[in-house]
Parts: sequence; structure tokens; C-alpha cells
Amino acid sequence: MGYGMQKKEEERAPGRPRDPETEERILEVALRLLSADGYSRMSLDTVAAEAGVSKPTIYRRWSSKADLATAALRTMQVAEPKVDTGSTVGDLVAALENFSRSLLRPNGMSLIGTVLAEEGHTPELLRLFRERIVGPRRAILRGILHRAAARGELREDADVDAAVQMLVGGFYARYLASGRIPAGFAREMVGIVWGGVAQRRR
Amino acid sequence: MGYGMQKKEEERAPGRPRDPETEERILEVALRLLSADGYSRMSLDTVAAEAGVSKPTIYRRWSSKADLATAALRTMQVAEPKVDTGSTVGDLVAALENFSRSLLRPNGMSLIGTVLAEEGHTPELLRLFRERIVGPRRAILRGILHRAAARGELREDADVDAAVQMLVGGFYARYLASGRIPAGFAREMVGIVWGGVAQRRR
DNA sequence: GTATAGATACGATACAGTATCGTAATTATA
DNA sequence: TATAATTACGATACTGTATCGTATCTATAC
Repeated sequence: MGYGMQKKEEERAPGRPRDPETEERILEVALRLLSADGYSRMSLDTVAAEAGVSKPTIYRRWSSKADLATAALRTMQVAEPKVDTGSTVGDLVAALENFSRSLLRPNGMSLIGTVLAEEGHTPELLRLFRERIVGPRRAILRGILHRAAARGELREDADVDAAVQMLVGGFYARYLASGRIPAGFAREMVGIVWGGVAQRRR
Repeated sequence: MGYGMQKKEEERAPGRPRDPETEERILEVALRLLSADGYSRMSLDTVAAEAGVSKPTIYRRWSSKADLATAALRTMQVAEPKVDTGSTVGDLVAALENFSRSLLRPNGMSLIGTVLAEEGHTPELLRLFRERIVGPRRAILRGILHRAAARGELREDADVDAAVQMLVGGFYARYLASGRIPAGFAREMVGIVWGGVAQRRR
């Protein structure tokens, strides 16, 4: 990829410089279409048209459709803010409600569906999704629970990973079951999980 | 669909009768390819070739690709056996381990991914998946917990739905996070949830 | 004989990726 | 300063392939 020829400031290559906004725009459109239409239905013709560029412009930067989709996913990052409510339960609920809002955005679940469906054909997509989205979200919840553990709030045998996966996974399952996530669902889940992992008062 | 013209035994339609095994074979292949390749990549050419039929044979039975995919999904049912281990925790663990085995089969998660990814284009697929697979699995777990409630084992304020969704969803999240579901994961999850919903001994 | 099943071939369309042209934007050179 | 060289760009056309759905023919079951 031509962009790999990294140039020092004082050694500008001759010729017309690339417009960085073009690349950003292409990636943004690609990510949106990937989320909305899935990998197979995302077409380079449509990406180009919506980004206001020509296909050769895209191919000058990315060698293939998979390359572009991969790059688009790589731009994703978890946008959910850190929480600090003063209590572990409060933090868990707040973090999960942030997460819930992301899931309920248009195409929130369909991108997950897409990366799972493409696992056999374009595994890089799932790998990147894990790295950019799944991992950071898990880390937020794990952080909350580890701080609770450090404060002595958790049972010694509490399985933090299982707790985290259930809190996150509860949303997936709820959505799969009905397409909706009712208000208060996060609080209900946290209530149960907290009852299962918290150190009991003696 | 021509098959809807239900005939009485003594009123055979003229012409060559259809081979019922042909239909079964087509549906079986379609379901397999839908699971393995996703909706877009499942092609009628390949379905026909692997079922050993011609495409018009398929189109005589189903009006479109979506119709066939929908019909294939409709053939699915939950194959997991009922469990009765003598204890609620044991039942939950056993049921979840059955479920885990289904998920870990080849393409276990990719079909979920496919129906989610296709939600915007072929929503019938997700609807049927909910009806045929998600609902029955949920019912198994809910049944176990309702029986426990009837025996007075659950707290009065226990949210059975949240518990069920977390138990099922924990697998999805675990898979999404790493592509594996470790042995004993079901038992860990049940331990936490049970700790959160069980009536405490006094 | 009749109507349907099944097989092969086909038309239409979409799409990933490539080629070409004229113009734009920059640096290098005379 | 003007020109040459180079790369980027949009527009357009093209190639080869894949796929859905249909047309046309022969074969089959009753």
C-alpha cells in the first residue's frame, strides 16, 4: 500500500498529496455500511458513492474488500465513559447501562452478527471486534469487580470472569430473545450477580 | 406453494407425484449451508448441487431464496434432552452443558450471527430462530427455576428472566470474547446466579 | 394421455477488481 | 517564472465471475 512509504517532513514526495479526509470518510462510510448491511452486502460501489470518491481511490489505499472492512473495524473503539458512582453495584449498573445504549443503537447487534457470521470466511473481522470492542468492555467491568475485590467486597472464590460474561451476555440473550432490552434490566442482573459474588456480611 | 393443495387419498392429482425425500434433503442441505456460509453466501446453485436436484425443483417448492431459508430454519428444533438430576443446581448445570455442546458444534455461533446480521433484510429468519431455538431453550431453564420457586427455593424477588438470560448469554459472551467455552464454565455461572436468587437458609 | 418432475441452458443483474482518460496538486528543474 | 515530472483524483468503462430466477426440453408417474 502506497501509504506505507512513510515520508519525513522535509522529504515530500513529488506529486499530488493524498487528502487525509478522503481516507477518514471512506472508513466511516465502510463501517456504517458494514454494520447496516453486513459484509457480503456492503459493496465497494456503494461505499465509493456514499463517500463521494471513485473506486480506484479506495483501491489505492486498500488492496481488497476484506482489507477495507478490516481497516474500518480497526477504527472502532469503545466510547463508553468511565463510571464512578461510589458503590460497586452503582458502577456495574452504570457501566452496563452505557453498554446497553450502544447495543440498542441502530445496527448495534447486527455488527456482532456480521462478525460471527463471517468467522469462517474473514476471521480477521471477529478478531478485531474482540480486540477493539469486546475486550475493552470486559475490562471496564472487570476493573470494577477487581477494585471491589481489593476492598474485600468479593468472596474469595468469586469467579470474576463468569460474572462479567453473564452481565454482558445477558444483554445479548435478552436481545436475541425479544429484540428489546427493558429498562431496569441491568439493575436486575447486577442484583443477582452481586448476590452471588459479594462477601456476605457476618 | 403447490404443496398447500392438500389432496385426499382418493383424489390424486394428475401428473408425477413429488418425492417427499427430495424436499427433506433440500431443507437439510439448505440449513447446513445457511449455518456454514450465512444467508448471502448460501447459493441456490450449491444447495441444488448438494441435494442432488436441479434449481427448478427447488423453485417449484419455494418461491424464493428467502422462502427456502425460512423454511429451513423452520425445521430446526431444540434437541437437548430434559434433565432431572435431583437438585436445581444440578439441573441448571446439566441443561447448560447440553446447550454448550450445541453452541460448540461447528457453525453453532455462526447461525446466530447470520440471523442477527440479516435482521434488517430478512427479519423472518431471526423471528423463526427466536421461536424455534431461543424460546425453547429459555423455557427449559425457566422451567427448572419455576419448579425451584414452587419448592420455595427461590427468593420472592428473584428475577427469573434476568437469571435465565444471563445463564444463556454468558455462553454467547464467553464465545465472543475468546472463541472457546472452558470446561466448568456452566458450573461457575450457575454458582453465581444461584447465590443471587436462592432463598437463604435461616 | 396428462400433468408434473427433473435437467440443462439462459437472461439479467450485481459486484470485485482493473484499465484508461483528463484534470488537479505538488515538487523539482531549467 | 514556466515547464516537466509525478502522484492523486473522479469519471467512466471494462472484465470476469457469481448468482437469482426463468425458459425449454426430456423423463417419469399415474
